Formats: sequence, C-alpha cells, structure tokens
Amino acid sequence: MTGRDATAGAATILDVARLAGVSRTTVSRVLNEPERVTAATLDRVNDAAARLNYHPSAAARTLRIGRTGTIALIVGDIAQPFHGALAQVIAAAAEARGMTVALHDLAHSQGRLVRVLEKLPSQGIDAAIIATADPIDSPEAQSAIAALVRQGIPVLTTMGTSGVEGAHVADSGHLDSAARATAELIDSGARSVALLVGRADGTHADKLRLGYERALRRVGAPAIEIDGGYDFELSRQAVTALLRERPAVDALVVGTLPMALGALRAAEDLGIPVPRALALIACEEVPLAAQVRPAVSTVCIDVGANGAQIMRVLDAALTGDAPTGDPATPVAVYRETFVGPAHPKHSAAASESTGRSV
Amino acid sequence: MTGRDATAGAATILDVARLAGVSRTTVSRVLNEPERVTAATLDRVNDAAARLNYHPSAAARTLRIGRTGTIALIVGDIAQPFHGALAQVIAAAAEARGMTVALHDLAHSQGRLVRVLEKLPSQGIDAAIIATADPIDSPEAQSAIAALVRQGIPVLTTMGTSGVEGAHVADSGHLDSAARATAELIDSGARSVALLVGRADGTHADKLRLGYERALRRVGAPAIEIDGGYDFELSRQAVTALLRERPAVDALVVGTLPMALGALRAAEDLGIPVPRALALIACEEVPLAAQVRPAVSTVCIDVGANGAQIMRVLDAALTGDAPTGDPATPVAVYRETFVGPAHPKHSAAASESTGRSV
DNA sequence: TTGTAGGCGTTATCAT
DNA sequence: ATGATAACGCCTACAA
Repeated sequence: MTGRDATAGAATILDVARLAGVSRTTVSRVLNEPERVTAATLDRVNDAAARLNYHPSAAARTLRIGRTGTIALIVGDIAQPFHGALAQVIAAAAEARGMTVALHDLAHSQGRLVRVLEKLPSQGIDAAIIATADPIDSPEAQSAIAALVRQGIPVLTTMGTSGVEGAHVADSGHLDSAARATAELIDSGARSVALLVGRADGTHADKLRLGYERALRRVGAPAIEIDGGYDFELSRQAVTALLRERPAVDALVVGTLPMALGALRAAEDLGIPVPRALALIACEEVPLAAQVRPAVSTVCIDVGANGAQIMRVLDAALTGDAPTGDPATPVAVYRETFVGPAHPKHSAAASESTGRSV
Repeated sequence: MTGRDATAGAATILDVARLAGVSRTTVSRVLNEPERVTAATLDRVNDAAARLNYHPSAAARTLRIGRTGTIALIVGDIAQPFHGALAQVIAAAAEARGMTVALHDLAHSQGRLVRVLEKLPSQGIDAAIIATADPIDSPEAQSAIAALVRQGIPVLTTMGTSGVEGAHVADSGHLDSAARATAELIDSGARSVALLVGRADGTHADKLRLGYERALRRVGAPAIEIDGGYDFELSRQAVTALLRERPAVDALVVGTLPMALGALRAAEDLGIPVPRALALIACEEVPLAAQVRPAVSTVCIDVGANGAQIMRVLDAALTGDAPTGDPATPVAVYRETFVGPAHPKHSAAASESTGRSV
C-alpha cells in the first residue's frame, strides 16, 4: 500500500518528523502543546502520524518525564461483588483522567500484599490504592508502604489507616454504617444484636466493630461478635452455632453480602423467620442485595460516591493540593431482611423489589 | 543513616555500580544473568542494591528491550460475578509469570472498546485479552484489533472469534454449555425450552444460540429467544412477558446468573413453581449460584479451567509456539432450579446446598 | 515558530 | 569474569 513498515519496528517520532519534513521537536510539540504550532504544520504532522500509524512510546515518555499514568489498584478479592463494583468505578475515573489501572488481586493473602507492594516501585506507578478488608498493618506491610511513600508515591487506603505516616485515607464509611445499622435495629426493638465480621483482625472488622460497639454503648447492651471469613459456608456455620447457643439474638449486622446470604441460610435451616424473629442488615450495598430472596436490607455508602471520594483524595495527593469534598454518608435501604424503623407503616413489605432508600 | 539519597531521585543502576565498585554492566548482569558473575561480586552488588533501596526502572528496561511485562485485560463488566472471577484467575496467572495486568472496563460500551483498543499500542503492552459478552465485530473494533495484530501484539478473545485474521481465541465453551443445558432439560421432559440471552447481537448470545438451537434441532422443537440485557430487572420483565404470552414454556436456559435471578423472580411473581412447572439452568458457574434460594443449577466450564486455558493460549502466542491442551468441557451442577436428568433417584433435593456436579 | 543537542536508566555488543 | 560504549524513543532547555 503506502510502502510503510520498510523499517522493522513501529514508527517513531523521527519517522513522523522525516515524513512531515520537520524536526522531532515539532512533532513532539504537536502532541503536547498543539497551540504552539502553526495550523499548517500541525496538519502535516498529524497527517504523517496517521499515515505511519504512529503511536508514541509510553516507556520512552515515562523514562523522560518520570510519570507513568498508571495507578495500582490492590484489591483483596476482585471476585467479591463490592470490590468488583469499586474496581469498575475506579477504572472509569482513571480512564477519564487518561490514566490506566494496574490490577493486583491479593486473594486475601497478606503475604501477597507485601510482595506486590515491594514490586511496585520498579513497576513504575504514579500512585497506589489499597482496597482490602484484610489486615494491612503487619510490620512488613507497613514498611513496604512506608517505602513507597518515601519514594514519593502516594498510597491510599480505603479502609481505615495503615498506620503509616504520610499514607492517605479515603474512608469507606463502614464505621458509621455499622453504627447506624446497629442503632436502627435497636430502635426497631431488637433486644440482642450480634455482629458478623469477615476476619476479626482485619481493618474492615475494626471499623465495623467500632461503629457497632459505639451504638451498643448507648443502650448498654453487650457485644457479640462472630467471624464468617468472608465466606458463605463459614458464615452459615458461625451463625448456626451462634443462634443455637444464644437464642436471644434477634438481629444481625453483617459485613458483606455473601456472608449475609450464609446467615440467612442458617436462619432458614433453623426455621427462624426473617425478619420477624431475626432481622438482618448488611453493610454493603450492591445490586445483588435486591435480587436475592429475601432481599437484603443494607446500610452503606454508595459505591459510586466512595469511588469518587477515593479519586478526589488521589487527585489531591498527585497534585499536592488538599483533598476537597466530604466523605459520603451511609444510606439505608430497607428491603426484606429489615423493613425499617419501627413505624407501623413500615412493617409492610417494601414498596418495590429494589427497596426504598432513606 | 547511611547518607543515601543525597542525590535527588531514586537510585539508579549507576549508583549501585559506584557503591559496589563495579561497572553498570556487572550490576545489570547480577540482575539478569547472576550465574555469569563471581559469587563475591554478586554479594557486593546485591548488598549495595539493598543498601540503596535500588529498584530497576521498568520504563528504561522496556525502552531497551521492547517488552513491558504487561497484559491488557479488557472486560465487559468487571462487576458481573463471572468477570470478577475470571479477572482473579488471570491476575493470579499473570503474577505467577512475573507479569502485571492492566484492567480496562467497558461497562458494556462498544464505543469504549474501540477507544481502549486504539490507545493500547502507545500504552505498551505485550498482549491483550478481550473478555466481553458484548459485540466485538463492528468494523471499527475489527480494524482496531487488526491494527494491534499487525503490530505484533497478540490479541485473544474469550467468546468466539472477532472475525480478525491472526487474532487468537480461547473459547469459554458457552456453545457446548448451552447445548448440554438444553439437552438435559429436554431429556428430563421439558416440552418447551426458551433461551434468555443478555444481548441478542453479542458474541455471547451467538454462542448460546448456536448450542441451544443445535440441541433443539435434534427433537425438532421451535426456538424461543428473549433478551434480558444482562440485567436483573430487564430479565424479570422479559421473562414475565414470555411466561404470560407462552404459558407452554416450561424450561429456561439463561446466560448469566443475575439474569437467572430476574427470571426466578418473574416466576415467583406469577406463582409458577420452580423447578416443577419451570426448570432453569444458567450457563455460568459462580459461588453465588449455590448461595441464593432457590439455588441455581448450572452448566458451565469451570472459571479456573477457563482462565488456565486463556493463559495457555496467551503463552503460546507470546512464545510463538502452538497452544497446548484442550479447552475444558462443561460440567453440570444440579441444584434447586433443575434437579437433574429425569431419573427418579434424582428428583430428591440435591445432596447438599452446593449441589452435586457430574 | 521551529530546530539542535543532551540525557532519562537500561541492556547488548564488543573488547579486555 | 568484567568494562566501555552505543543505542532504545522521547522531552526540553536553549539557540536560531
């Protein structure tokens, strides 16, 4: 056709310059400061670039300017619905900024977290987001995070602090969510509210516990916490044991949706009607919550809002400005496992399958 | 402390060389061909590198050798459980190979697919995996894929062919899954089996339809296909309409789990008992299928096996060898929405909540 | 408005 | 076994 590709590899800035009859400086300018170049030459250069199917090399650019346009997204378990939704939001926001996302899945392993963090500096990233419910405060993890921070790479955690000075936090509001969920259950008449966390020593559990216990303290009720390992089957077993041992328990605050499903199965197995004898609120709002039977009531901050706030903090960290905007507040969605505050009018089924938010 | 960091940026290979009293060549060798260097110098260099907290620059390395160690994973909707599970497998496999994954989420937009594909060459990737159920055969998408292939970047699709010469395929077996699901329903006595796809013009739907119609042809039954838009609510509406218009339909083959949940809700609303009056099989096996009520029966190839095959094809494409190993075959898991072939002994409830696979 | 030249950190070639 | 040197493709003072 055009006879291009006579030289082996892909076209470089120099090829374009030659074809357009200008210097590489001009080509570079066309790419980066088009306003500083004549309309005529701009056309010629663009034309040549198109003809050669020219694509600037990210590696060369990075080597020169020091930035990569990549942010690392380190996620505890991308197969969990909440993390998937979050990754989607982050990916969209990154794309809108012309950046790309490097995905790292930990599969719940803290050792893997450390290994990933340690490899990050040579990978070339502009920032790292750590979104995991598992513990991130081991000495190794902390020192790996600190090393990144020292190198000028902003690190952002979404679930409480890593305990590292200089690391940023974009809180996902689980403390407030758990507090509100607990309070609503109590206000609606629950006598004994238990907390089902995913992993007792994780940052996620820390947040949930704090909120849960804060709400409990108001009424002087004792705390009951069990561990469901972020897993349906383990949650089912844990809740079965709990309900057998302590029949007085009539309400449950649950960390994630899969665990909520396990809890509901346990109640079903034991013949305990939900929500009449056991009310349940999950601190995780994903579409799935409305799609299962019984539909799961939730108190959670919106994933979109959470993602937006993460990106605001990230932008601020990258530009050096102070972060703007407030963290979103939790919203309650009443579905079938908890029909709402103890107003008589609310005891009817939710108005529609997706529930009503308040 | 050690007085390092006197110079501004991060330590380079040259800093290490100086501190170790060798040339950069030697340092480079220590990193890449340690066996070709004396034990003594190896120690000295490693020591110096550690002391300086040295991390080789991926950008420089890429610029020099032309490979990035990054594979692009382009996924239709990372929030869908199946895609999340797949991403997890791919991420793990990539990490095992010392590669990283650049995640691109399309949010079901084909325009976005083209934009992503067009930006890929300048991003610097070694290969691209396109895992979307949506159509990928628009002229623009095809030419974007062809452009990548022409540049020597292997492109791999997971759901049927893109129609581009030179692009690789790691089939996810939906054709066989749909065929087997349909056949099992017919064999167990279903009179009228309908197919619920996510998007009629997508590659996913093409595969499902082919398998469904092949199984149907054996018994000369007419095809009934409806579209649920990969969405719970849309599926619910579509299935409601279908069951109203054609009460004879007594079995459903469904593309994804969220759509299956929508279908089940429709049946529930209409008071149609499942599986007695309406049997359902989803062509997607994810943990969630066992966690909902009724638990969803599935016919699908294992996500892990699928991911493994994708990586085999990818490895082959990267090394130039022929791909090894056979695509996995679908496995059926009988749960509550279809209790199994019409053998009397199977009509009891599944032996346990996760179902029995065959 | 456009061009010249140097260097970002690494690996590969060729010597020693 | 180790070193010197030249690219890889791009951006950016500085000069014209």
